[in-house]
Amino acid sequence: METIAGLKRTNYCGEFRKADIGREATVFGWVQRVRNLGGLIFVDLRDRSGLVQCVFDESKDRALADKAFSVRGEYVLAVRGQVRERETHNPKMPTGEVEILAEELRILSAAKTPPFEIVEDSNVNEELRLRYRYLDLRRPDAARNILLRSKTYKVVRDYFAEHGFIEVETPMLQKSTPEGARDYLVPSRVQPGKFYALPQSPQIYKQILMVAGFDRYIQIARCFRDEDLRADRQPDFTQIDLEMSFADREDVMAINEGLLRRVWKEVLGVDVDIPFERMTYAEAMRRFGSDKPDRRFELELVDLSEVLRGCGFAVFQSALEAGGSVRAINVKGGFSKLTRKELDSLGEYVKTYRAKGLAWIRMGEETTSSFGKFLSEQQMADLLQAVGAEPSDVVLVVADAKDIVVLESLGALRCEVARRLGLIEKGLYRFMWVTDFPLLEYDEEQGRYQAVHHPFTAPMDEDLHLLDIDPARVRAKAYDCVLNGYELGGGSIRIYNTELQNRMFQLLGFTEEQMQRRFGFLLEAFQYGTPPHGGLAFGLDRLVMLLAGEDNIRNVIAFPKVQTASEPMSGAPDLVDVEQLRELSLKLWDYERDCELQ
RNA sequence: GGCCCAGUAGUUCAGUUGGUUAGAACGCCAGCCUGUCACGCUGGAGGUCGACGGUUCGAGCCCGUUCUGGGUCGCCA
Repeated sequence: METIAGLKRTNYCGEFRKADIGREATVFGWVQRVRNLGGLIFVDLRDRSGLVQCVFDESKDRALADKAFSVRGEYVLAVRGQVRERETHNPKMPTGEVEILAEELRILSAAKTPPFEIVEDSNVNEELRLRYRYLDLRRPDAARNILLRSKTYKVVRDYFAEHGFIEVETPMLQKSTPEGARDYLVPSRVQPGKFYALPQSPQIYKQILMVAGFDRYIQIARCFRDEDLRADRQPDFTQIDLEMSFADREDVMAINEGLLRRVWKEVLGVDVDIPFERMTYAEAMRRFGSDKPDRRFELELVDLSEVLRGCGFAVFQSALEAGGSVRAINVKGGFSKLTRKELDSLGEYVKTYRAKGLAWIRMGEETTSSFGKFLSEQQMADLLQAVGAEPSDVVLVVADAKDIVVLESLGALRCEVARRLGLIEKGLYRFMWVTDFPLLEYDEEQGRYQAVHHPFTAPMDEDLHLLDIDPARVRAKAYDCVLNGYELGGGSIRIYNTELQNRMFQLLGFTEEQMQRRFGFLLEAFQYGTPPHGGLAFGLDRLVMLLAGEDNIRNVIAFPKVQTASEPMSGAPDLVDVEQLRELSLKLWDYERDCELQ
């Protein structure tokens, strides 16, 4: 193999244009393709910028052409030569008007034939691509997402720096606080039997930075949650985390609207209108059956409970008598697409959201319905009026003894119908804030209240009196930023008063001792002068996913994990030597057996 | 933990009701070719049909288990 000694890159491959004709050029790159015409050899050389064609002419230099002929796909080459105009231009390539007539060729590295072709828009199995992620990332569309992500980091840092935010790194090795998601634990060697946890978020540290007086903090923070994966969820992910002192909800929302506007402008060239739409949690649930409504299409939920009270259909009747609800969406013009077969399939779909089934009305020449015969003419007429049904519409109805089941299943159905019917316009970005979340929710299993957001979220002032009477009705100074049905980020104004914080912990069922052991350092810090503060964290991966137009977070992460939380290229997680365990004072239940199985 | 989907040359796929030697395209290898750019032409190599077990005279195809991957419910303060 040869070296680059004496060679200096003059250009990236994709940069050459007509103006470069006549120049001496040196390029480094990977072999995209070799076309040997017999005596004339074309080599397309690729680097992160694109492709350039290099020509080797046997009649000019036989030895050089022979060397070029020995080159294979993905070899790494250095080529020095003269830029000249092509005899025939290739309008499909940015560099298609020029080529490099090679005078020198160095083979810097040979390459095995890759397990899949390195081409744009490849539809190769993702498992294989992730195993050879370094090859996958040579593909322009894969690389583009990583570059987009890099650009996003820069815009975010620039924006916050301009607005007086201070970037601070908080520890990766933290104390475990088993509220919320499962922690990834890290054993301490120096203190046998003790463990750190990787951060689920820098929450407590950033609040303490407010006590420390930094006033405006930002961090692009790696976070870890040991929970099951999804298309938009990785166990190891990145947040844009920020906190502001002397700020209320409006201040936090405004600064972040500005951020997103800037990001969308600089990264995509898209203008985003601010302020974003605001909606309370209660309204979002009622109208869209979701706390993260996709506002790119309508299909709002309609409450039919009053219209159908006392109707003859046992399914609706029993749901209403049990304190539940009957709600519907009217799919305008859905008649031709929502066939009986399709409705059966949607019925199965809502069952995954715990709904018992799906009732429907198809407004054809003759109206047919899965439940019409149980209703009086008047009731049916009232129902159709309530949902605003017209000919060619299809009305989808869910009833359940639990209102939340009706809301969530219809909310999911609403999105599914929009996808199936193609109601979602591409390139549309509908941002919104969902506010006034409940502070607490009752956990049946544990028999106690849990924080919806986290235990440091402040209750709304006007609901403070309900804390003792009816905790479930207390609303929080919390807000989520939602884009196209995805939760882009969330935050809250925090409790900054020790008494109120103590009261929250009590409501959450912590004993004084537990409180002190887990959060004592925060409560102590609060006693030394705490500014009112609040903040927010965006899921950066999800944000970049939406910027990139991807529907999968893995496509914007350089080395993502798969559903079993393993990383296919390196094979992590993996067994470790028993020596390593001994050093950490750890003993596994079945270590010897596990080794044998391996 | 539950449910759904997928797994056949290196890759993407086809493979009829269970029936002879499992095919195609691209890629790969060799030869020819001086203006190609998805070069072209000729020839060639390449398969544990994810794995294990079962049914059967006979399994890529049917059944069971399992592995891997994807989607999702639960979970994600």
